[in-house]
Amino acid sequence: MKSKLNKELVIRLLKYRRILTQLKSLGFEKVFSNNLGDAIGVAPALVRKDFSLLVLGGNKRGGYNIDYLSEQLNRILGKSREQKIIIVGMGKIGSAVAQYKGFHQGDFEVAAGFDISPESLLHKIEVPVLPMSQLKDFIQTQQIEVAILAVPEDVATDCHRQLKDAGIRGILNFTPIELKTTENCIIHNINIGVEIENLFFQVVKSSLPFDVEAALPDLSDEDALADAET
Amino acid sequence: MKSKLNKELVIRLLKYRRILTQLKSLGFEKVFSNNLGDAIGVAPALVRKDFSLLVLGGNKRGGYNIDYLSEQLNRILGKSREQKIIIVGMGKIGSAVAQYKGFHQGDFEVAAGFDISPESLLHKIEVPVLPMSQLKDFIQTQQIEVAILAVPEDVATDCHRQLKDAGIRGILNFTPIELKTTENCIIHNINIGVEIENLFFQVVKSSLPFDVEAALPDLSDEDALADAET
DNA sequence: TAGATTGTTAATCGATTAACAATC
DNA sequence: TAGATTGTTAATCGATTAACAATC
Repeated sequence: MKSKLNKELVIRLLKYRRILTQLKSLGFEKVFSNNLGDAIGVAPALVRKDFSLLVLGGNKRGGYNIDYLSEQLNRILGKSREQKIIIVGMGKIGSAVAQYKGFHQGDFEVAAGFDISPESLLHKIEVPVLPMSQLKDFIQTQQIEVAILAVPEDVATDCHRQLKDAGIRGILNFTPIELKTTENCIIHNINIGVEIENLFFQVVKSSLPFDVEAALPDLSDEDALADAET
Repeated sequence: MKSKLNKELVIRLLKYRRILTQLKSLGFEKVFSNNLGDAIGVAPALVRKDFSLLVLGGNKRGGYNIDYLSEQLNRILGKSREQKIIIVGMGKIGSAVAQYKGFHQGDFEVAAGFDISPESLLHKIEVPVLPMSQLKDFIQTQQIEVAILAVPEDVATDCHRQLKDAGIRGILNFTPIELKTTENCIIHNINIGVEIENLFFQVVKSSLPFDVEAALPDLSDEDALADAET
């Protein structure tokens, strides 16, 4: 069964929703496909296609109604408030995420953080931090489904296993170990190190006076080669 | 000019390199396409295709030579060590990234952090933190090309402008504002809030006893409808 | 040799975009 | 009406995969 709601589409929908919320708070009532396209960095045709696919109609002259779009997106995406998450590994990244203010209108609540030695944490943290020994029990009694994994690399796979054993259904993985989605547990990997390396590469490539790819075989020469051979 | 090194390919190459480094440190000499595919979560055919595209050959029986692959990937990707970055906004996220240990073998050095009020930062930070007033001067004298943006949402666009004015060529943007790549400045956006919302959606979708998409028009019914109309 | 793995082709699959008729 | 924007089609573009001949 192929899903109509593929990952990229869902991300666009989530971004539309955020923009719409902001526009609404500014007092706007209508929005055009090119506005939304600009805001999230896609072509206006794709915005219209997305809404058309979900049967969210606009006006041929007046654009889309913001309230209507918001409601419908909430219906499709679910109002994700009251969702609880836990954070495993309350080091720098973990405690930063614990206090991240960018969550959409406080839709999420960090139920607890877990750490191997909660009492030794230096910085003050606004959520309860529990020892790893209480992880499984907490997940099951509080019915936690989603976790953020931010432990050191060397214990990543072990913590991954513990989370799966406890019945966690989704993990946002900040460790450099690439975890894999299984039938019972969805993994999204965010590898900050790779992201920075990638950005560096793109910058160097774009600012060099010569072509980085010159050292690679140039497929565009193939016609010339073929010509030369005749 | 279409580039052969598209973004997804570069990310795969960076991941191959990381895995190879680890394998080498474990004493391995050879690696097969299915090993690498497993490690980074892609099909073995894609691994072979990638190397074939870059003219990195293996042995029909013995797989790929790890040392050779490493060298060649370093040639193509560049040894990115000795690259300096700055971090703008030394709040939770910024200071977490400043001390992130996951960087590939210490390839990157955080030259400085910048904050609107460096003296008021609570947590101890291992890199010098300077006031925003010194941002432009520092970037230009130290020839910084890449910055990480981790300021509050409401000053994101202003900081973006300051970084561009100072000549920054690439920004890893952790704010929820979607910045756009321009000719002179490459932007990579990481929106942690959207990532969490997305993960939640995928989890809810997968664990519901009914089909989330049932409320959406079902294209697979079209044949049935067409049949019914005849 | 037999077996295993690469290298490559062709097919598939899907996402995006350009373009324009429809229509408000 | 004139003008602007949606809704949709068809084309394009590109990435991935299956499959298998080549060959070590």
